[in-house]
Amino acid sequence: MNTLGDLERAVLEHLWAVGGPVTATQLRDSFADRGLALTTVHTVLSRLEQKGFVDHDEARPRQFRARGSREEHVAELMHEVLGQAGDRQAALARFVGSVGADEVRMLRELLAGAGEHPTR
Amino acid sequence: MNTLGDLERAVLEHLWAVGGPVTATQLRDSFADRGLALTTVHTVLSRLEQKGFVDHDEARPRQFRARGSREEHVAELMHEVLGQAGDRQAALARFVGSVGADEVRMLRELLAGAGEHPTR
DNA sequence: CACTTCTTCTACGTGTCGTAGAGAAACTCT
DNA sequence: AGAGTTTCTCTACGACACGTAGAAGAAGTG
Repeated sequence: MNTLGDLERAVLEHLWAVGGPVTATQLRDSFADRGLALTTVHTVLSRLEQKGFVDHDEARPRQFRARGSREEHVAELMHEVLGQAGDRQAALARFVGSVGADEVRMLRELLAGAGEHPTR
Repeated sequence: MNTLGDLERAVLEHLWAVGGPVTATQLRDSFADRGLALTTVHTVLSRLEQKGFVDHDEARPRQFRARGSREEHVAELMHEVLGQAGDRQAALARFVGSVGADEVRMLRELLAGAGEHPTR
């Protein structure tokens, strides 16, 4: 499972939040509280890119953006985690059993139409 | 999120698989292919203990066992991951949408009786 | 072309993890 | 109880990931 450092995660979150393309300079300014050097931002972006979370075009102030949404990422992670279970059913049972009532409702609705057109 | 190294994970998996208490020596022998020193096993066990995954009694050849089942752990991790989503519903939707047909069936059944007696 | 901005390459400090030795503590056997 | 064996704890070291950023080259701007 691909792990992320604190700063990496923060930057990725920001990219997810913004949605659109962002330059390294803009990113540095968004994280002004941390007083990061521009090169630091670049390093983090390269690492995120190597890990497949970020993309950039060839334009000259490089435009960086997240590949995929946060929700996609979360769903993917959930599958990865579930894959670690020996007994998927037991794991799912526990998961469902410990989910809030609101989320149970949510799941019921989602399941009503699920299974017809797999997203992946 | 508490991360585990390869050996740590392997040992924990083993403890989960065995179910019962195990001594460090037995563990070393179970991993004979790796040719680990007994002290290495001890170190890993201490670290797993610090992280809250393992427990041991005061008997003299110490008996180590996993705290909680693998499925419990997986369910917990799924919650942690889900907690990272900004939009839980969207994340759940994607998760459900990309789950296999068999698992969808499974979830439907689980949800039929869910919400009454929360596991945690 | 001179100046500024951006990008890449390289590096260092710190923390985690795999690995294990040294020495202390406890157990066993006679 | 004493000697020998096994187990446990403490300490350490190398590798690697990550936060951090400087130096130097590449590209853009006036």
